[in-house]
Amino acid sequence: MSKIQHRNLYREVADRILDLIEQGELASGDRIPERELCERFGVSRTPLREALKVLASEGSVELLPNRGARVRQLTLKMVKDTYDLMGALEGLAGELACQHITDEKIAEIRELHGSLLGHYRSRELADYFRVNRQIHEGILAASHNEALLEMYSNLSQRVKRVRYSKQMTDAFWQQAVEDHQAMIEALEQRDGRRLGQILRDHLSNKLEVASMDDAIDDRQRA
Amino acid sequence: MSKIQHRNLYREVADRILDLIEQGELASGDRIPERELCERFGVSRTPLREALKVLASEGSVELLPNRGARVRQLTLKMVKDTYDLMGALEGLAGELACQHITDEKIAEIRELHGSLLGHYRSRELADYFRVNRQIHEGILAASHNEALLEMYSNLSQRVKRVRYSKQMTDAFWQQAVEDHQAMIEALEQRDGRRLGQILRDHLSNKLEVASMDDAIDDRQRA
DNA sequence: CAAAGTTATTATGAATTCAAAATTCCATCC
DNA sequence: GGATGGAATTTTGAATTCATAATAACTTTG
Repeated sequence: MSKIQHRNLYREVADRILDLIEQGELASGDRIPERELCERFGVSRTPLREALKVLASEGSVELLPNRGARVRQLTLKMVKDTYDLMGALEGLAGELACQHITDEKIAEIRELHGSLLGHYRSRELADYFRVNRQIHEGILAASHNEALLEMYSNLSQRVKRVRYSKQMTDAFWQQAVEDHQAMIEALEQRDGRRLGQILRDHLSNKLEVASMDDAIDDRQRA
Repeated sequence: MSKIQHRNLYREVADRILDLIEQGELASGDRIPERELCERFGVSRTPLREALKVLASEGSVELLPNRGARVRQLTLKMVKDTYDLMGALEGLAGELACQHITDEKIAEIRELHGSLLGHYRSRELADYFRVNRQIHEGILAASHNEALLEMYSNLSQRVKRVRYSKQMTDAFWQQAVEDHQAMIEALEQRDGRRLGQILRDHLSNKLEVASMDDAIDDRQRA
């Protein structure tokens, strides 16, 4: 299943720039210094600039003609829009998953769900988030729609650098768990229509947006 | 509303390569000859290769390390997957449109719908398709979700080169028109949930896939 | 002292160059 | 005659170079 290592230099460079953005070393709106990064990565400007163009088309970077590259500003609206999109994609993934998923995969997800409930009961937030992600990734993978997976991972890359306030009210959390209960049931009944609806409405996205540190908001406009 | 002309050379070149692909001058799976295109466009290899990398990240082109670029093969499955995705995006657009759209815009779409009915009654297929597209674009635009628009246009770019058999059975056509009738009603009632559902199920996508010339199918594997 | 104009410096856009990999072509061998 | 091996050629990947646009620094002037 693992892809052939397409180790193009420009892709390597692009990933390292994404790391810098994610780590916050390059902050939102920052100018991206070509020369400096070239020295740092030990490459010439050619692959670095190729990387920047690809990152621009992926939405993480902005290119101003004759004025260089910048880390794309994340406004609150952009993040909300992105989460709406991801919700729609998850919804589709749910519908498709019900058509294609094997019983084995359902069993795997059922098991993850059990684990999720455990972490919920013992209030292990980090573990809960990890398993939650695994469940959603499992459903996405079960859609067997390559284009969907690609788009989803691109979108999630875009908002990766957003930091959320880690507090989760108990009411929200309980609702999220109930959603997950309904998901599993819909999945086991292979009720795609219902699973899709649940995933589109699933509040985890909205929750994350709601609890989002509003540091990313519009005040950063230089 | 019109964007500033970011006329980077690489983007210009990329668009021209897309034209060649769309026109069929570069066929599915064809190797893309760097040197030749450079001469043809009168540019050096640098912007051309930048363009190829961007096109690869957009999904129209495939990059094989040390073995050049090729026009990405479209399999039937890829096209189906893409239409599924576009349906999901239109569904989301419908939901969002109901939240954001102005009465003026609704009136415009209502008018287009009237025109659509006219073309249906007089069986003007080309005009029907044109107005159909305008309606869908209107709903997409009314979503006011930039990321959605960008992604949708990227997806539609990917499948642009598919040629459909232009026959449309009367039963299909009638169903499509009925869908449109329901769309308008949901939109005017601002019933996002319903409009979303209609757009996701709207058979125009499935129809197009069904009537797709299967020349794109897997037989092209070299 | 501030504003405007001018020059110097730096950064970007694109062409060119160079090294390495892949492909082609041809000779040789079985 | 087909397969194998090995130069010659072509193509790709990446660094370097060159021209131009943008920015910074510095005068000059009101």
